[in-house]
Amino acid sequence: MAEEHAVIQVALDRASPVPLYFQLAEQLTSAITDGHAQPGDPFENEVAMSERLGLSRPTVRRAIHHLVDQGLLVRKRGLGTFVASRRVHRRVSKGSLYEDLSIQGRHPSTEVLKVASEQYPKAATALELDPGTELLALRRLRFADGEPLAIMQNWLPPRHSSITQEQLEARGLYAVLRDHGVGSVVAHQSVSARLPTAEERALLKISSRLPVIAVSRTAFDPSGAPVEHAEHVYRSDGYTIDLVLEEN
Amino acid sequence: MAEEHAVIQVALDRASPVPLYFQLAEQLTSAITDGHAQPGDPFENEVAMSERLGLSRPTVRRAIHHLVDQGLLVRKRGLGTFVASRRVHRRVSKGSLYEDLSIQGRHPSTEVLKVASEQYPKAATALELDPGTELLALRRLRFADGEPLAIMQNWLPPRHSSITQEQLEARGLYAVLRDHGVGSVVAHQSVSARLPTAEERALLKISSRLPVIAVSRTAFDPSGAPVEHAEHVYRSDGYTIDLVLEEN
DNA sequence: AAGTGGTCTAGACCACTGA
DNA sequence: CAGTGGTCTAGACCACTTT
Repeated sequence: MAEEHAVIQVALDRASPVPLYFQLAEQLTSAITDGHAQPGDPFENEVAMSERLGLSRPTVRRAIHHLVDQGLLVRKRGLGTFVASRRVHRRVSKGSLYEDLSIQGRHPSTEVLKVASEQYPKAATALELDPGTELLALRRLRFADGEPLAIMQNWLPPRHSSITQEQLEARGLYAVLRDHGVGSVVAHQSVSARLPTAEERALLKISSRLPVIAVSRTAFDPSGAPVEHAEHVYRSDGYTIDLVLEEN
Repeated sequence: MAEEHAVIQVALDRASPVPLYFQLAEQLTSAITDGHAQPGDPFENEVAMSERLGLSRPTVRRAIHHLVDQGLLVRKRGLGTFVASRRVHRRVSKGSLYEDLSIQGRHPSTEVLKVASEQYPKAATALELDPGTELLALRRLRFADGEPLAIMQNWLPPRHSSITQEQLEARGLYAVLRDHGVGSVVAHQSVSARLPTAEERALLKISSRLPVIAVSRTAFDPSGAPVEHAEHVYRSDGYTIDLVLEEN
């Protein structure tokens, strides 16, 4: 007995340089995030989908696996593939950590306070440069519904000194970095809590009794080269991270 | 010209229920983490390895891809595969978040303070149970070199009430949960900072002026069923997370 | 028994890199 | 140019779950 399942319309372009499995994965992802397939719904099986789309089974499999990795689908041997519960959807790309404060349902905005060249021995050391190296220093203020939530300071090595305030305001730091050839990174991050400085109290509009969360991070590209050093200060009202654990 | 590369000895058991690609991936991982292959070293290419081991190229590819995902290897089209810089090795499994305080080089230990059945409406609600449900409550104290670092409180649904203090002391919470059939989970985690309560000051041996980091987390299995609710309190001296960003 | 996903093979062609 | 990884195919067999 064939279970009911949504038939997802897919348009493949074999002339495109984008791999077929990726084209398929993106369109399946859209179908789920757009709500055309609901959590718990059975998903079309591999064999049927490969016949319907004129693709080999491994290619379809690879696309589906992509969605499983992101938590959009759950596969059960002998049973089938199902759309996962919405809450186990993993946020891919930078959303999982960067700039991901507790902005659920609130309107986020960013004000760029400073884009300048300066020396900061601590960051230079973290970036494996001479302590006196001139770094590109960024200072931004993050808001939710107009209320200040975080002070974000970043230092980048000189090779990125062409970044401008306009680019940052339009696209965000990591979008700009991607244009500079920075793809995936691994970050080593340290979290601590302390009382705010006078300057932080003023910027975040908090009292001296309310602690802040201080995050210090250095990011490296896959070859191990340092990409950026960040020191962010958050209001202690809580910010949220979605994390995947126990890879298995 | 064939570049020098370490030839990694691999023993495959085709009779084993463990997939070949996984057997291979584990032995390649060991070779790197044991230092038989050093960061920057060129790695044997796919075709040569598949011929040497009598495996098909897709199977070898899958094993290598596994290591790339963990940041152990870096592949460069047209160039080859190389052992990654040590610092971009991702800690897989639970190490990436759970119980991963700043214990670098220090001796960790855990004291189990309580294993009991109790009601806690907040946790029960997070676990999607009736607020009056009896939950398994765990309370543990985490040390580094004998110094208290964190108070860890966890609540589990009744189906795990068979967990004992002996199991926890011997193997840790997530190792025990794995025996209960809990594999990978997705956690939604909220981080905030506040001043410690009197009880927290006593347990962590800190003054009332030193803030603590409060982490609240609920973990779900791949089907979306709640697995555990945790409320952990850390000393603010800083704890470290290693995170992977920008999946790409 | 039928249907599902999980693994594996043996090829093929292409895109990119460096000499 | 030769060598590398990236993609894709068309099958095969197995393990698991439900009917």
